[in-house]
Amino acid sequence: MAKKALSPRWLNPREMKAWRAYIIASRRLLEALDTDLVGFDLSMADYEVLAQLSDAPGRRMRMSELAELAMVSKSRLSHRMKVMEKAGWVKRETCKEDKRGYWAIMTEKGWKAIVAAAPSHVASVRKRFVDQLSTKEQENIAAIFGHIQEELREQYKAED
Amino acid sequence: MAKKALSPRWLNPREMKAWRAYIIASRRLLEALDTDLVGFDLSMADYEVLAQLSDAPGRRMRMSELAELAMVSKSRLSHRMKVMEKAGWVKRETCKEDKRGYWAIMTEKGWKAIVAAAPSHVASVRKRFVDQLSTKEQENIAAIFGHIQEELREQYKAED
DNA sequence: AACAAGTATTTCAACTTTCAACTAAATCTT
DNA sequence: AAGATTTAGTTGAAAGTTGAAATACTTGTT
Repeated sequence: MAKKALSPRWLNPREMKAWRAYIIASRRLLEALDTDLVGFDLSMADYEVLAQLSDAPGRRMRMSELAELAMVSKSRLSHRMKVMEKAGWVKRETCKEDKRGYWAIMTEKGWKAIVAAAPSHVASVRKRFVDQLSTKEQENIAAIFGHIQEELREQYKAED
Repeated sequence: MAKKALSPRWLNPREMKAWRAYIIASRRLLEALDTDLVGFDLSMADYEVLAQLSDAPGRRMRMSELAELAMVSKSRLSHRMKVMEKAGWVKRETCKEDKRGYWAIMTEKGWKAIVAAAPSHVASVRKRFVDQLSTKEQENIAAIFGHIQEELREQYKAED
């Protein structure tokens, strides 16, 4: 549903500054974090998938659930899993309880891969983000973005 | 240069909360903003390219400069320009001063396309981000992300 | 029990982005 | 001024992403 905005309220300088700073810094930040992971043959997205999977009981999870938690589309997860399966980091097993479904299962090799990458990744996140913020700022960020996320959910519902 | 972190400092709950809130909200926010633009046949990245170009004197800019301002790779810009050229939004002209180079030029049709999209895009940015923040928070965000960006530049230099 | 409707996941085709190689022009070196 | 290097930009192939359609199973309804 495209929206009609007859008399748009443009951003004032303060608003513009906040938006530009956020969007530009974010792009560069994500880029840097991704680059920090290349030595481990991982992207942020793949890292997230493995991290979520490694946290699950038995290091196994249904595909759909994993997609949701790692915030990737099902189709994308399918493709990435195929790649990671080839790398020997995960495998898939049909689900006995619901034969439509599959379990995504982390292998020992996959566990080793994520354990190897994690310290470096956390160090990046620290160096490039978390450690740049004061305690107060960390709390602000958590509150602000928590709120934005919540609002996005509301808006999504409202747009039906 | 992969980094050795013998005794990693994991994120404490406050840090983790800030990081997760930021990263998750950001992903969803960017996704929503992109979705808001589909009705105009634009992605955020293409919008940015056109917006930068429309701001340039004579609505024309060298390809490299445009790539830099819009934060896309030269190769990507090349490809996108080909698409947008086909759509009649931009055209390219060889540069007389430096015959290696090209001018990216916004057409009247391209101008109309961005003028049509802008109010809606700004409204999205407002609704989903800027208007969710108090004046104080806008200033905080600008300061924090300005600092992060600066730090990323420093770190980049230091890593050479 | 049969059938419709729903769910989980993959596959396909179209499209986008990246990577590395390439062309052509400009600039630097000696 | 020849040769080497750098810069501007493009290209094609490979890799990645997406949404829709396909497949296979489950659940609910009558």
